[in-house]
Order: sequence, then structure tokens, then C-alpha cells
Amino acid sequence: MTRKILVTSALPYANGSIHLGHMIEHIQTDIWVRFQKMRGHDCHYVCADDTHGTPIMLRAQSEGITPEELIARVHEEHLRDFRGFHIAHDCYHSTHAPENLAMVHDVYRKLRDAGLIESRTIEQYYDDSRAMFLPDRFIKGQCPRCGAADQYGDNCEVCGATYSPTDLINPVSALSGTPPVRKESEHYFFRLGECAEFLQQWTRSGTLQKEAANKLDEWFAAGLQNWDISRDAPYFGFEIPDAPGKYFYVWLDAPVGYMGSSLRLARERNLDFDAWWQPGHDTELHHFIGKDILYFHALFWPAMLHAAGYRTPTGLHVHGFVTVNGAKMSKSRGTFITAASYLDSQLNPEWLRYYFASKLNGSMEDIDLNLADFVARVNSDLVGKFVNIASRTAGFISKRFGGRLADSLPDLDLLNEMRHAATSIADSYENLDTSRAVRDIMRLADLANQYVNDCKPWDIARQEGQDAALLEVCSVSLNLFRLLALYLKPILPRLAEDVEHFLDIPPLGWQDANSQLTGHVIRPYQHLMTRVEQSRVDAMLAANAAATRPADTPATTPAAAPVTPASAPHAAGDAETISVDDFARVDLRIARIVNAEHVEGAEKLIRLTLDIGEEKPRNVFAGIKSAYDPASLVGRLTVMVANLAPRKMKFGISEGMVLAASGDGPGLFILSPDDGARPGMRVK
RNA sequence: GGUGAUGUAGCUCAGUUGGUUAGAGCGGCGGAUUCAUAACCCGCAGGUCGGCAGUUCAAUUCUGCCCAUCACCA
Repeated sequence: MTRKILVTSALPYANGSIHLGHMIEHIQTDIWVRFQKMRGHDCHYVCADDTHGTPIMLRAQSEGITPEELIARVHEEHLRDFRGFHIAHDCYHSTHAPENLAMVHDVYRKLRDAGLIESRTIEQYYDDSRAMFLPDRFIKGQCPRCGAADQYGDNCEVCGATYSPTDLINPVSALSGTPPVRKESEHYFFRLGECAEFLQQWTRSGTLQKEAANKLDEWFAAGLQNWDISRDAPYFGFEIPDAPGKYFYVWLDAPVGYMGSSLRLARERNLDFDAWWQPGHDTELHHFIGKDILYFHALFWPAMLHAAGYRTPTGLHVHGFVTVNGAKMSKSRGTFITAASYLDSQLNPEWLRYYFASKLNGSMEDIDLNLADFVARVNSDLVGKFVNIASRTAGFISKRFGGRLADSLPDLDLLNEMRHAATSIADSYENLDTSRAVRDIMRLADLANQYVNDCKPWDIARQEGQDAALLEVCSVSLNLFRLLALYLKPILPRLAEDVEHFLDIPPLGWQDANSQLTGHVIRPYQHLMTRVEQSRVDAMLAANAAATRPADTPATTPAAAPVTPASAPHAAGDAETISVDDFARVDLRIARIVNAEHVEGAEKLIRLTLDIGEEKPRNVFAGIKSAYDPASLVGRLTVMVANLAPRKMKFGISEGMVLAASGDGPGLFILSPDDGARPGMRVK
């Protein structure tokens, strides 16, 4: 039976670049969609840019362009990044589009007519100098609970308290720096509380992972409050019908963007929009999202759909966050990795698709991109195992048999096992457990390599009159390879295309697992995939670190220059206070100076080689030549900033900075830890 | 702070509806091989299954507490 399926990924915000967090979601979705299409289902994949809201408006202002110009530019960038990773959206639209405006009005009117919209006057902070109301994130002040300075208006990053902006002590507008004033305004609310019963039922109807349903229970227990869906002008978004000066909150029109994008697709290709969105059809609707936006997709969205008379989603598939080398993506470490930087570093997008696929298991757990593991795994699995099967047998077929495979294959257990695996691998894909699919496929690849090893075609090739045996072994091997390529095709679409070209066959579908390739002429083998080079990974990290380096730091400043009186106007105790989190961003480490030497041509610098317990020692240039003889430094311990962005200097790259004290007079003093400290220890 | 999740070999992860010697891939070590971009094949070593207590004939698996990491608290 052909299933009719509409699939979405969450809409990326048009205020920034596509990064690994977006990529894991789109890769996961794309794999599932490609799998469904290979199975012959009628599956469509839509997405769009999320384009509205205050941040977009302000960013456009600061760039001196209109919001429309900004989102048009970002749309091009996003589209280019997704295409670069072979993400095959059937439609990648925008929430700032006539189709979406029509759907937003339609949904809103239905909610209003159902009595689920109410209006009420609320008091909010207002920036007089900018003549606008301030979103929570644009107000800063002291936390009312712990007193931490410089906290946002919605929660405290120091103690974790949540509150409303009006609770902040000494609030200031983040836009103008002036204290905001309280001002009243009429707001529109969606009466979410009315939908509680429906939502609790929907939550347990099999649409959600268990963990996600657990999470929702928490929210049910806390009680559902009505949702503020309006914002006052100036606001970049859609105006609310019959309410001049009031705009839909971006989170109202963003999920409706799924409808808007699919409406566009339906018009382009003459497809049945109502079959996707009206109740009573046997069509499936699947949303892929990150766990950060579960709230919007598991409460507001199904409630809106239901209340407006539309169908609700069949499945909500929630994934975790991407971490890099076990830590949150960090701009200062260069591990805030953008999609563009990956592609620009000449890294093959299918390597990342494969790596993510090998880890995704359909749960909400975070996914770690361990870069050393990434290099090892891709090289071993894809080049060493999978591609190798074709590489080691195709030559015989070309040289000895004119590229023509055997007319029939023997009844081998291995071939049968490989064919029958199609069922369980399909189950894994269907259930989003691609890590299981990859494990199973690689186990089969191991078996295929063992088969080649056991049959020793290179031996047979040297024996007289054994042509039939040689042809058989190689034909079997290439049939095994063909099946593996088929199973990997949702993950590696481009490589699969190359395999199809090599084998000179039409695009592989899932049902091709039941057939064999016999009596068929293939093309000469050309290498299908290269290995990941560590240097390209390093280049990517460097590019990301460079992109986030503060632009106003003069390039000539030695990385380890001591603070001079001129640049240190504050007396001790006069410095602006910072939060614990601010301090924690600085990764201070005990370092052993394993070598120190003069730098030829540099007046102030000493080149230090620092051991902080890493594989490779750090190279750091320190501006301490006036106070220290290099020879006296070798062997001693000191303190360095380990997560300073690497800086290219005339004499090489400096990978950090050592700390030194100085005052008004001459003299410069580096730090020493007490006895017992060892290289690599964190200073905090 | 509350809530949800995670913690298994050097790395990345399976697994255990409680039951003999806890698995894979990678990495390491040894061997074999030369068809293949030194890939592949065989073998070996490595784990008090986060910690402590409890239930049980038996716990890595169940319960409680604790620790660490991540997230959410609209």
C-alpha cells in the first residue's frame, strides 16, 4: 500500500547561519524521507525560513537594509547550505509569503470563531527612545533572586530562576541602555487551557516518544496558561486582521509555515493540499524537531490545528542537541560549526551524513560529534569496508571478462542473508533508529569482506581454467556491494548515484533488494570515496574560530602581551562585575613550559612550548622577553588561557596566552601554582 | 531549586523482560595476506556495566540515596 506522507523539519530562523544543530535535524529528516521515497511511498518534504520577529527587524536596521532584503539574502544562504548537504526539500519556502499569510489568517479566524481568542490589557516594558515594546530578551537587569548582574528579562543564567521582566532589579533596555518604562497595551491570547483535555489525550496517542510525553506531563501538571499571540508595532510580521498595529507573534506564524510551504508545493505541482491538512484522510503528517522547541510543537501547535478544525500530526520526532568533542558548541573553541564552514573546508557532506546516521537512534539524547572518532569511523567504515568491496573485485571483471557479470549467481547463504536483511534494516529506518541500520549494514560489509578473503580471487586468477570460478566470486561480491549501496542510499544519496553509474543501472529502489545483477556489463571501477583528512577538519575549526574572533583586536598585539597601564584604566576593584558564567568561559590551565626560545626578529616575544596534558604541546608567543631569559623558564609551571582563539602572527600561530602581572612601573611577573599542581589542571 | 534524561572497555556505542565466562566497531598489540587508496582477514589484551545501600538464591539489569553531565521550567 502506498502511504501518503508529508514531512517537515523545523523552520530555521532567518537571523543566522545554518549550523550543525540544524544539520542533524535536516539530515535525520532527509534520510527518513529518502527512505520513504525508495519504498515507493508518496512522500513530500517541506520546510521554510522563519522570518518574523523583533531580532530580524533590529538586525535589518543595524545593517541598514529592509527586513525583506535581509531575509531574501539569508534564504539564499540557507538554501545553498542545505543543498550542499544533499537535503532534498520538495519545497523550501518562507514564512513571509502570501501562502503563509493566507493560512495564518485562515487559522486565526477559525480560532476566533471557535471562541478561543481573547484580548486583555497587559503592562510591559517600553523603550521610549526607540518607541517600541521590549521583548524579554531585550531587557537586562539584576536577578531578583540571586542579584546577579546583567541578566535577561526571562530567566537568570546564574541561579536559574525564571521570572518576568518586571521583576528585574534596575532594568535597562538592551537596545538603548536607558531604563524602560511600563506601558499598557492590549494583547490577544490563545486560550490554550481550553485544549488541555484534548492535548493530554493526543500526547498519549502514540505520536510522541516516551521521553517527550513524560516531559509534557510535567507541563500538564503545572497547568496550561493562555498564550500571548500578539505583538505591538513596530514588528516585522503579519498584521492581525481587524486589529491595526497588532501583529502575530512569530511563534504563531512559524508552525503555520508548514502549511504555507506545503500550500506552495501543492500549487506548484498540482498536489492535494487538503489531503495533507484536512481531517478524515489517510495521509500522515510528520514533524522533525529539536527538543528545545518541544513546547511549541507538542502543545500550541496541535491545539491550534485541532481547534481550527485541521488534522493533528501523526508523529512528532524529537532529537537532541549536537555537541562537539563532548562539549556544547563553543564559538571561542571554534566548535560552533556552521554548515558553510564544513563545506568550505572541502569536507564531503556525506561523511557527516554517515556519522550522524551512525549515531541517531530516534531518542532525545544529545549527539556528540567527536572529531577524532568522525575521521576514524568514516575512513574505516566507508572507505576501508564498504567501498573496498567494489575496489578489490571490480578490476577482475573489467580486465578478464570485459566488464560482464556472471549470468547466474550460486545459491549462497551470504547472498540470502544480505537480501533478507532488507526487512530489518527497513524497520530500523522506519523507526528512525539509523544507528541500528548502520550497525547492521556494516556487519554485512564485514561478512562481504570475509567472503572475498576466503575465496581469494587473486589466487584463482592465477590458475588456468578457473575463469568461471573467478567470475562467480567477483559477481557475487559486486552483488553484495550493490545491496549494501542500496541499504546505504538514504544516507549516502550521492555515493549511491555514483554506484548506479558504475554498475550502469537505473536508480535503486528498496524492492531491488529482491533482484540480482547478472549477465550485465558494468563500467570500469573508479574510486568512489576518498578518506577524511585531519587537516581539513583542523581547517574547519580554524575557520570557525577566526569567524568569531573579535574584529577590533589589532592583529599585531602579541597574544601574551601583558596588560599595559594605558590599556588598563581601571584600578583594582574598579572593573565591571561579571557573572560566574562569564568567568567560566575562560579556560585557564596549568601549563608546563617544556621549551622557551627567543624569536628572531621580535623585540618583545618569547616562543613558549606549553604542555597542558594534550597530545600535542601548545605553541604560544608571550610578550615577556623584557623580564625573562628563556632558559630560566624551561621546566617551570605557569597558567595559560587555553581556549583563546588561535592567532596567526608574523612568526607563526599562537595557540593561547600565558598570564602575567604588571603595574605602573617596570617589571613583569608570570604566575606560578603551588606545589602539587600538574599540567592540564583547570584553574577556577 | 524542581522536573526529565544520560553515565557500560582508551574512543564511539549495543545489550541485559535479574540467571553461567557483559558485546561490537574503531584504537593498541601479535600474526597472516597482497585483489584492494597499508585497505582486508585471524588472534590477543582491556571493563568492580558512575558511587553507596537495599530487595533477592542471584543485580550491570529492580528500589532508594548520592555524584557527574545535558536539557526544560512557557
